[in-house]
Amino acid sequence: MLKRIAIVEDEAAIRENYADVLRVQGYQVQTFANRESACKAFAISLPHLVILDIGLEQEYDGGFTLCQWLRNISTTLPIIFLTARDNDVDTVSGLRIGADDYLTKDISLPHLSARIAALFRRQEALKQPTAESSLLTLGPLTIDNQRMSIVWQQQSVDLTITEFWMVFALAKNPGHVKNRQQLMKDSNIYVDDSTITSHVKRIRKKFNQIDKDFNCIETVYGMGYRWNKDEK
Amino acid sequence: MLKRIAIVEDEAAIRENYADVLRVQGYQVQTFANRESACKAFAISLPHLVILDIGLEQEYDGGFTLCQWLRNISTTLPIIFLTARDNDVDTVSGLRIGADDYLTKDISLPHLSARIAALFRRQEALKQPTAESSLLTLGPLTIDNQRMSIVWQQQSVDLTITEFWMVFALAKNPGHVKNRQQLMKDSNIYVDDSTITSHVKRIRKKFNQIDKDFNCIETVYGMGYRWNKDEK
DNA sequence: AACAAATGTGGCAACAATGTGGCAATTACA
DNA sequence: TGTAATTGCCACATTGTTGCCACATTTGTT
Repeated sequence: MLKRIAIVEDEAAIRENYADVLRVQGYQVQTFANRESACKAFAISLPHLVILDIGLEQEYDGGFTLCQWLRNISTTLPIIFLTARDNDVDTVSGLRIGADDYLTKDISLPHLSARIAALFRRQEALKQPTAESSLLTLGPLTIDNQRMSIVWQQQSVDLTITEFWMVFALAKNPGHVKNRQQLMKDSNIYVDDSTITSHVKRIRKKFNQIDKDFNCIETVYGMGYRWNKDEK
Repeated sequence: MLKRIAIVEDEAAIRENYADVLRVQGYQVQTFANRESACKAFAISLPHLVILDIGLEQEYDGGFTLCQWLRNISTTLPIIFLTARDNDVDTVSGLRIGADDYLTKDISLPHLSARIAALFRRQEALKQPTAESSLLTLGPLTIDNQRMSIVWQQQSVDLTITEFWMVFALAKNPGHVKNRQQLMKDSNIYVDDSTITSHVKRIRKKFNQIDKDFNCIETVYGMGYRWNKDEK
């Protein structure tokens, strides 16, 4: 899938230079000289990544404003600031308002494209459903699919296979209620309802041996069970 | 929730300096001087973010090796390289093998923590979309089918299954009157008319405990009940 | 205003779902 | 082959939910 990158930068020379390089890398690039034209285009369709200059024509902080505006629309859109100013105040405030990266214009082009690739990589990696990635972290809970190991507060919990799958099924969608049928399916067992109760009992017991305040597996009367990440 | 950050850096002074600063920021920090000790700890439980130096004791490229090893385990774990070397080759190869950021040691500490916060922000933002799926929002009311939870004005309402289905049946078609028979059907119960009255009573009571002015469930004399979204 | 019908209220007993301990059957493993 | 671990299930205890009733109150009608 072709990635679209938008560059918002008022100096035409720089803008086109970057655009050309990125096009060669195989990206589809849109360029804008000011906030207004960028906004207009973004309102219709968002790109996959935005590169912003801070100062845009008349607007001294146009890039910041645009960044905030974009963050409002999408919390996930990767935003990179690319600017001549090299001072910490700008960097920190740029990152504060939701930028993902902050680079100065003296960086090399390979460096820039490496950063872009890293951002996309991260984006893709996190897009994978939790089931695929081998590691799932949920507060004090860490589940390693490949090794079938579960860790609670740095301590390994010694679960059996069935118990492991049940915890995994619950933790995969924290907060979502799973009824007994769904839990059976996710754990690859097909048993009596009461058996699910038994498994939950044993799982809780094992977690409680590590942390006596453990109560993340919440019973939802008449509905099933749910992993409650807010409780301790 | 407390975020855990691991720092792998062989120079004790630098290591502890960063660790202290991050601890003040409210992070839980683990420090390691070499690859071996870090690996050992990571095998048990991964932190939420790793800060790596490239050169580690004897190993000139220990950080790179460690980064690759970590990427194998988790594709999503945020990794930041923090190093004295300031050359593009290193930066680019660092990012290539899966680092998320590459910073030189001369950056200011506020800058570092801004970067860390930005990475965590991104992490959280991308985690969201999975959660938002089957939501029904009606002014101050939010119904989440998967979580089987009902929220009124930011506060969760603790309903039983039958009550949940009844609220759902009413809120599904706001303003539309449902008679007792329809409510029974929608809630998968078949009972006396008076029982529906009882359920409505209990539902109103629970909402009233949160908001004493609640009156969205309107009685339509002789007809049934209706969810009135205009009333408060 | 008087009346009947419909709805609201508090409470309680029946019931259903879940928790608990334990045991037998099965499986894994040395 | 014997032993330990795992698993499914049962009987019983405990808890939360539900349906309904008697009675109060409201509503609409004559």
